[in-house]
Amino acid sequence: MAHAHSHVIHEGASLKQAARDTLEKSGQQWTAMRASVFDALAQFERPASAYDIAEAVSKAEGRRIAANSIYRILDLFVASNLARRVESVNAYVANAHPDCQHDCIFLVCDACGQATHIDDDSLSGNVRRAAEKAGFSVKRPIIEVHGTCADCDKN
Amino acid sequence: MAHAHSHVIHEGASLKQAARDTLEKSGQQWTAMRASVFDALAQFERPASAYDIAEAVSKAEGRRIAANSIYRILDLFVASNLARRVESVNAYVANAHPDCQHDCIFLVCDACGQATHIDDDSLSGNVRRAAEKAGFSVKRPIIEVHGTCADCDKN
DNA sequence: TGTCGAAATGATATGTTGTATCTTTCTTCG
DNA sequence: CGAAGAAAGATACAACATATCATTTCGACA
Repeated sequence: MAHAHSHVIHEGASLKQAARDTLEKSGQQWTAMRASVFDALAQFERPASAYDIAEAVSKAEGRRIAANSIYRILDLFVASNLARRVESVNAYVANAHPDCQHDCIFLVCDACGQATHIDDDSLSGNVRRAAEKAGFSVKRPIIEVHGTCADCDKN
Repeated sequence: MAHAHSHVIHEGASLKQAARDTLEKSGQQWTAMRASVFDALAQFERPASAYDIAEAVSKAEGRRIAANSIYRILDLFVASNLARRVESVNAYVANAHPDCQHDCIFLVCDACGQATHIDDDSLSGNVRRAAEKAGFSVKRPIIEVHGTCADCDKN
């Protein structure tokens, strides 16, 4: 593992609970709508666009949910570390460990669309330092690598 | 300098000439339209959206140029290394040294919108290696750092 | 428990970014 | 010149994102 501290990778119900805890700890409400959006997001195998999620939530709720509601909630999730935005594909993924903060690196497969996520604080630390060295005050490093994943490479 | 080989940073007419040479060397035509798009792109201080460029070119040409034409040409420029796309802001910048290939790193100021560009092949090399180590076949690393530039920090 | 203020969501419209398709024009080269 | 292919134009539309205002829900507290 590239970083020293331990952390839990949550899944399913555990992930949902971790998300809820994290959100509430930051003083936000865990509403039915937010739960529904989180569920939808977590069920996608690939980064999902706000509109993908709107569709999934609409189906789950049996009524039409408009994009703006989804965006609002996704923005909240990203701000609270429950989700990440993959900039180069305009889409979102659930964060498997909302309880700890990393600059994360996405490996985005151009063939199947999957985005796997690695944390390497030394790598992102180097990026941060290089930027600071150029007189830049870093808020958020974005590292996304496009290519093909091992599975797609085989085929 | 973070990388060992020398290369020229072009500006103005020299940049335009370098762009033209690079494009023609790759078997593409340097047309009036492409020149016009390149001029427009190079004149922006900040990453410019395709629509920004469409507007600038329309003004320069005295007739309406539609977005699709701009996109076509920008795609060609990016493929030929004459321009870069800054993914996290959906915008494009001219490449100051089209004649050599780097994985580049953009420092994007959230206050003024400027994107400065640094090359550090060792950094991007580390990113590439980390991805390959995870069984991923890398085509294109994207490294963009958001924050505030030195100028904006002062104020 | 009722009600008041704040937070969240809904409805609707619109702005921005990006593609698809087909037609017309331009360039190259025999 | 004339044919073939490359480039650009016209048009329509899809996908992504935000703004504004109305309505509902939540939570605190008398």
